Amino acid sequence: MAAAPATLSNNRGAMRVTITDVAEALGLTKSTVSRAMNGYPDISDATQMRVKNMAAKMNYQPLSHAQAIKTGRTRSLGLVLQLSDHDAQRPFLAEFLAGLSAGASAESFTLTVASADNHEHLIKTFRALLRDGKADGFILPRAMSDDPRVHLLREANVPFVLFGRQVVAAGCCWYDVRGEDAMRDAVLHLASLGHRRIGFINGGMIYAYAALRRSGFEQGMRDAGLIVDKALMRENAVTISEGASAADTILDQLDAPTAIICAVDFAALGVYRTAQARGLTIGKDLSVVAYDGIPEGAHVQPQLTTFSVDNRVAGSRLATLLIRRIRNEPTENLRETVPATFLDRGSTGPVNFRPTIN
Amino acid sequence: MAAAPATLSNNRGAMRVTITDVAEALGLTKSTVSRAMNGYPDISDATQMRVKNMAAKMNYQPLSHAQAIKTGRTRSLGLVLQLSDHDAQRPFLAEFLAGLSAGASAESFTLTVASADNHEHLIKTFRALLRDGKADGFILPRAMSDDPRVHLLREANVPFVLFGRQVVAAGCCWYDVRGEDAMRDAVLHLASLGHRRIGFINGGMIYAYAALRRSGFEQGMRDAGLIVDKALMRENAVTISEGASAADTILDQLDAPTAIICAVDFAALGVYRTAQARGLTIGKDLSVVAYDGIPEGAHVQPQLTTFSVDNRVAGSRLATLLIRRIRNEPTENLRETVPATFLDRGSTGPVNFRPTIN
DNA sequence: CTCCTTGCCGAAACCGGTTTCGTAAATCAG
DNA sequence: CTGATTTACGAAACCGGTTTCGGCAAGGAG
Repeated sequence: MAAAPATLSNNRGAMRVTITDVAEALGLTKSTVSRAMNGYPDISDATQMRVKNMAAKMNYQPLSHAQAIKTGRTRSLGLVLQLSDHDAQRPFLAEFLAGLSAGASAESFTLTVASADNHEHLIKTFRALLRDGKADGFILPRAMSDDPRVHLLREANVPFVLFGRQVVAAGCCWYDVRGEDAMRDAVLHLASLGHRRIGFINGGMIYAYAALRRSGFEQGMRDAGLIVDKALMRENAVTISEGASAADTILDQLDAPTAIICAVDFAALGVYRTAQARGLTIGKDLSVVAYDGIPEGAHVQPQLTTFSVDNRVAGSRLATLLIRRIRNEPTENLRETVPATFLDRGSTGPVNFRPTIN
Repeated sequence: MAAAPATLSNNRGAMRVTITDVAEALGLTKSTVSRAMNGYPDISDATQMRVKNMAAKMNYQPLSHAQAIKTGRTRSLGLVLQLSDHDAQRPFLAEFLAGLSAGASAESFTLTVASADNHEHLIKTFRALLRDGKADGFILPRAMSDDPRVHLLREANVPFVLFGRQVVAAGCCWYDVRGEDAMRDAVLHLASLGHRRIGFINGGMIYAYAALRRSGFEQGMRDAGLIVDKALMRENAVTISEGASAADTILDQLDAPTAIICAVDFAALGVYRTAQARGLTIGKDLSVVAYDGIPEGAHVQPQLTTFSVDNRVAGSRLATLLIRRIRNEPTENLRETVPATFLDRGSTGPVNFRPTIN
């Protein structure tokens, strides 16, 4: 039935240097070498140095799955992709992964990627990866408001880091870009150009960022002395077509805005479409500011003014934060937020007074 | 210096069932259980059944890194992303990864992802992953013609599979979509609409697909009784702007084509841009057929007629092929090609006779 | 100069598997 | 019925690490 075990090229990993090799080279036992490498206090500083130097010299790295069998940890970070997630995940992924794996390998961790198509499957995947020691902790992309993954992992006492923040911060580490500041700055920028009626198209309300960006927008309006008009605000637009229809309803208002801020670039591309359909020129008749910095934003006419997020460094930072968390640093030290980068391009301009078109 | 080892929540993986548990439950020794699980011939069929049934019942799965320490194999597939790769990798990635990890986990393998920014780093990454047993084999996305990764891994005698084909097939397994057939069919489709002068914009010539698609295009032209005009052919267009400028030079010809076939969707989007700039209506003045099936193709006006590739199933198939390869199936059994899916949308139409515009 | 710590390291068990080797029982040939 | 093979499993070594335990030697207290 089962295939008989064939001889397979075992020459792989041909003679990597083992802990015993290091021990013999120093005239010590492997137990001493092990403890020296791991900084046990019962090894003299002198010996510890000798061991570490020799290890470096011989290019010795403990075999992670050999230690895993006793310690349970395997020096690898887990990432579980949620497929049901909307498209917007896609453009982020390559850069994000590159950052993650770079950050991981800098500490000689590896990245294990799995995927799940629904919530049940997601939980099973987490458990399986943990059970089999395939991951010492997890990166949770796209933090949701009151994220269910957080509940799961927090209770299981498993290290994790979020890309995005949590209101209930206990036990959470995160890296995030301050989208709320970006939205506020977007308002101020537009206000400085003379805009007074500004629309807001928010992203997916299940995500943690939505509430933040919204409050940032509202804060900006207050700071600029403008009034927040619910009639000019829409939600849950994360695709081009959702953005287009949101823009449609906003521009249908009697007193239509002269500018629209989008929480997500894709929605802004939808605004472009709507504007074109209505004969409005972006940057003149209608100003647009968005957020994300997707490459497509540079390919439209005029180029989209937006707040750009560097997903590469996000991944890299998240990896190192998670590793520090795995090494038991307290969560409070492991929270980082950074500003987005403003790309002042062509989609904004001074108010162009025109008859209200309906 | 080094942090003293803190007690960490070792309750993780709380009491997973070990081989000893299974052995005791059956009144056998763990060595017998191990050999039974691995199909050794010196275990009676009856016992093998008993063991496997009990293992299934107790939900026993050998700990991969425990076996790895002796066998060297860890049941994981390696994927090394090349960052220098052009953007076109991006849209593929999410779907591709989803397929890979699904295919892997179906055989209880995992997926280890790393990245490299240059060729040297790439080789180092392969070696490191192998050396530390982080991968039993590799998936090589984006096969290049005479791929350097193939040389490396072939010599090292490491299992691998290609997304794409190799001319020197020895030792290679692959999964690929027959882009050459798609290009030929594209020609025939256009010919049936009356087009006689057809341009061709090829993708990156370093990739294996380019030669194939080109020959498919030429084959189609011959099959349709049309002449292949080098003046209407361009290469290395994988981005929107590259596609746009390629289209520009092609349409500058005295006897400009009425249709253009692109090896890559992004290039086709560039053709759209050029057409718009020249006042040509896609689908009427100029027909376009492309290849890839990127989502953006559905968002342009008219929708792009293209041959769509399912990167999800590609990933899934590649994972299972690689696993079979790791289990020592001969490479010849492990080559699969499938046709692309024709999406007959709006960018093609009958020839619209018009004065040559220059 | 003892006695008791303390510092530092070796010996050995252990982790969860795999694999070699040995051997009792069953089978077979003569 | 005996001796030589097989068959089928147990015993034990091993893989590359970690961790517990024990003890020797140096140092400090009295």
